[in-house]
Amino acid sequence: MLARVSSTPAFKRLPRAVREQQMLDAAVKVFSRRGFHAASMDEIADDAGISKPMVYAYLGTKEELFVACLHREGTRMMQAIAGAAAPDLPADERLWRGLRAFFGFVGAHRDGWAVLYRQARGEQPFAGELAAMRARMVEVVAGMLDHALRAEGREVAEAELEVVAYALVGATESLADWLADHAEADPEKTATRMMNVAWVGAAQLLQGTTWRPPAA
Amino acid sequence: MLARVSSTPAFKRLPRAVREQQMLDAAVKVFSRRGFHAASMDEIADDAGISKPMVYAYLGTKEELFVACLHREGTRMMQAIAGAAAPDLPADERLWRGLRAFFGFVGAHRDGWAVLYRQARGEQPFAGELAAMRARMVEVVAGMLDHALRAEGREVAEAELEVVAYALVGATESLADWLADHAEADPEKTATRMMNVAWVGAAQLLQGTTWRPPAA
DNA sequence: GAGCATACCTACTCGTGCGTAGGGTTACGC
DNA sequence: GCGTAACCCTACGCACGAGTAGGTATGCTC
Repeated sequence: MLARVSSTPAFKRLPRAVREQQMLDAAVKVFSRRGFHAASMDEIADDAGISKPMVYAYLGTKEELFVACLHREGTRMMQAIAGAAAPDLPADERLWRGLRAFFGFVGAHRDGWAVLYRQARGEQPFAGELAAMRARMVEVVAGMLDHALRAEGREVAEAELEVVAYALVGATESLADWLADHAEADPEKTATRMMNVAWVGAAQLLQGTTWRPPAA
Repeated sequence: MLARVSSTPAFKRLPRAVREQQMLDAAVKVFSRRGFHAASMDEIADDAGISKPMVYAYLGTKEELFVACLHREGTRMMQAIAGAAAPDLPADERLWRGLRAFFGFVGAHRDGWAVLYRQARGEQPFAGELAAMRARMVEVVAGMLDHALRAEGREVAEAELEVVAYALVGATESLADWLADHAEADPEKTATRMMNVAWVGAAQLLQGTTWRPPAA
């Protein structure tokens, strides 16, 4: 029953704030490797170098823990992007910096990205949270496009704009996935490629050239 | 202990092939609603109007069952696309028909799409299967772009082409997700929008206009 | 240095859900 | 009409993992 003879405790006592971050680190790692359901609280606790009840005491149930991961990683990503893309720059410059920051983040936080996009998406309880974040990004991209077009005296229906923005965000996520899976890939180069597809392609399109389905 | 008084069996005896399809239908439905882990074999069996041991007898373990779902839905989708996009058509026509068939399929099989993309992606055991399918699509799209460009006398490095194709496939999946979530959305219209982004945008880009990162 | 909050543990309970044992009934060939 | 194979069931065993009970040690305040 006696836990440990009171001589030299093998573990260090650390302040709550520190342990919480360690736990989140471990949780993100394990969730991203195993997936939400397959991950066990025991493994997470173990990986954090702590016992399970501590995790429950600090971060709550498994679902709450996952949400906390989602929140931390999502906030970090958003901050990385927002910090890079100052709103007073011209649209193409903003887009470029935003993309570079984004791919940089994904390259440096592959685990976080996996949690965010590969896991959260499949599990109902969290899909909403994710969708909201994505909606914000679509809005930002649509805003950029709109701004750039107005500057050239053109105007496009909002719905149309949003769909294009949606497609661009999807393309970006897709390349991010690719990046996360290829350790040797260069974030900067990937960002350049995406910039090509997004800026040159979409701007061209919205400037006037339109494809229409054949009569048949 | 006696199962049922031998008078009128409440269930029909059906040949294996039929029951298997019913089970798969139920499995796709339940997996897409709950996710792989949260789905229970009991619920699937129940939904199929059959008892659990039958599912094990015909389709094997839960993992095997999921793979079977993946296989059926994936094959159906590929066939729908391949059947529409005959290889002797011009590239833009092929792309258009392929996209229309794809979005038509997603619109008609929202459950299947959810299983395929939202679930399979998160769970390690199936991610590979999915990645292979996606790789085939990327290859096809890259082939189309390449063909169209050669016809106009231009040539592009294969790696570059593949990344663009990857982005386009990602954009398409993204719109498919959007379509699956919006019951009121029109597949045909969505296909037209994607066609705009893909054909006009990408072709334009690959024809010469290129964006390059600023010196800073 | 007594009291109290905080950090931390081991060792459970208990539900849930996969997979199976063991057996019953209908159709079909011969 | 009789075996035998194909269908189909109810009712479990059993492992795994979420969450908790109950207790110990350490540092900080006064």
